[in-house]
Amino acid sequence: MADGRAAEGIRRRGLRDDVHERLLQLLLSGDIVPGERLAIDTIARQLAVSPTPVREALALLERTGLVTREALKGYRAAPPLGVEQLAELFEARLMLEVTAARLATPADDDMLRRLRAAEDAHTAAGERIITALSAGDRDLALTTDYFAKDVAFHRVILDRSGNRYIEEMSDTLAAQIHRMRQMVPYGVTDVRDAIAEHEVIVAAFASADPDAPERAMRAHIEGVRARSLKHARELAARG
Amino acid sequence: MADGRAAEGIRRRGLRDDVHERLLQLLLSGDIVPGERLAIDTIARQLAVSPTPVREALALLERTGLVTREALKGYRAAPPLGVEQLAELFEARLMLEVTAARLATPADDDMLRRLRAAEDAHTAAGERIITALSAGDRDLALTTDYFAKDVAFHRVILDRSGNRYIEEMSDTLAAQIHRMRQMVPYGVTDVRDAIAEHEVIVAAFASADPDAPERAMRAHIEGVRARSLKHARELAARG
DNA sequence: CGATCCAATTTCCTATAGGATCACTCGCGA
DNA sequence: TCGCGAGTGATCCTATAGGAAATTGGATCG
Repeated sequence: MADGRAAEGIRRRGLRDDVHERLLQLLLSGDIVPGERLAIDTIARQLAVSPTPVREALALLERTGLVTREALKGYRAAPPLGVEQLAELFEARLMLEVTAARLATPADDDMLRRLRAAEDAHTAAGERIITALSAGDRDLALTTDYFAKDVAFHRVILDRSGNRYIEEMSDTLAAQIHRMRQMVPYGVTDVRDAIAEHEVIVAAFASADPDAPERAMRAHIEGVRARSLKHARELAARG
Repeated sequence: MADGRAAEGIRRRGLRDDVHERLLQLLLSGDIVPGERLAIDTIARQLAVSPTPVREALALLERTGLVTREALKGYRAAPPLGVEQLAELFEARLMLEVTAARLATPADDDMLRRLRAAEDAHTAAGERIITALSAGDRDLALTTDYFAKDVAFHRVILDRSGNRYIEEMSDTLAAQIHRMRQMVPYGVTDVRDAIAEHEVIVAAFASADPDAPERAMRAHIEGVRARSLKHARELAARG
């Protein structure tokens, strides 16, 4: 412990962890299409490892709901989310985020600083996307960055909830939310609304009203839900 | 559905599922002590299977938080819950159960019937335990049965929430709750209080007030929390 | 007497192999 | 033309084997 490495920092990894990380990345990036077959030894060959660590990684992913398994038939990437499932997803997220906001109240100076930094980054990414969208091009890199900043903003609050179970549930849901965002389109209005709602949340945490953050978060998630479901229903009606 | 087998029921199982089930049982029954080492090869020999399905089962359990893993060092049964962790656990449970109660409102006749049946079973098991405790003996079988009936009661409501994510989160938490109950003692008062609070919940679902079930559930979980934390703190202070 | 080093055993981790099962195709018969 | 069954290839599932790392025990040196 005398050297520069953190006391408990460097945690060792097995091949299992590498495979898990890689698969997660492929699933969230969309390189693996929903419903796609995930053959164990095919994956093992592609990643140049044996089937055993692949099996373990898939078992982990099965618990998150990102892949499904049928005994003796194999794994598949989870099928796309239906509108009904989408509604349940937002109901659960509403519950988690509102509770986290309440538990994170009152916010100390350090949290306010982090929250404002996350808000600034989110706003900046949002404005870049608005500019691009207004010019008519839909840049995937900008979208990815924007969503990452959005997740980071919410993560600040979740971290401060001080509840490991709520954090863990949120992480699991986050993967599903991410999947949803790849399917449901969004427009300039959505980004503007989100930026405005985030601002209200920050102001609420900065205020002395102990109920304000919870209210602001509820309004935000309900807003996102309403906009997303609207888009999803339009998509379902057209397609 | 006429016979025992459900229409699409008979789902096939691999060895992996059997090992998972068995380990879960050993963990929840307390036959495996918190912190105990879980050697893969040893378990494989004991269950007369190869290490591969054992590894997969342990990977699944790792996600639930019942076992921990350190790369190249192996698995361990999760260490006992601290008082702080207990508080977080109840906070999360409060959130989930209150939300589920709200989503399950209003209750239809079928749900009321199931709820009353579950309540009766819980009350009966509770009275058996009260009789035994009053006579001075602490029967493990009665305790197990009582907790099972309690879980079943709450499950009726969770099932009717109609939200798969909330149900799943509750299942995960349930394992932790079960672990807690093995550590934290309880008395006659706790059982009496729980029976009374369940009765209020059923009455609330039967009433026309749409806010009553949520309120009743909140009161119940907060009651359980207060009683459990009190016991846990006493235990920590003495031991 | 205590700390350190070294060796042996245990255990984890990964790779390879073989039996069982599933999906798909092709040919046969009605 | 359509339904059905056998065969073939691919895949899952489990078992076995060997290398790498960690833990344990004892011996040695300060």
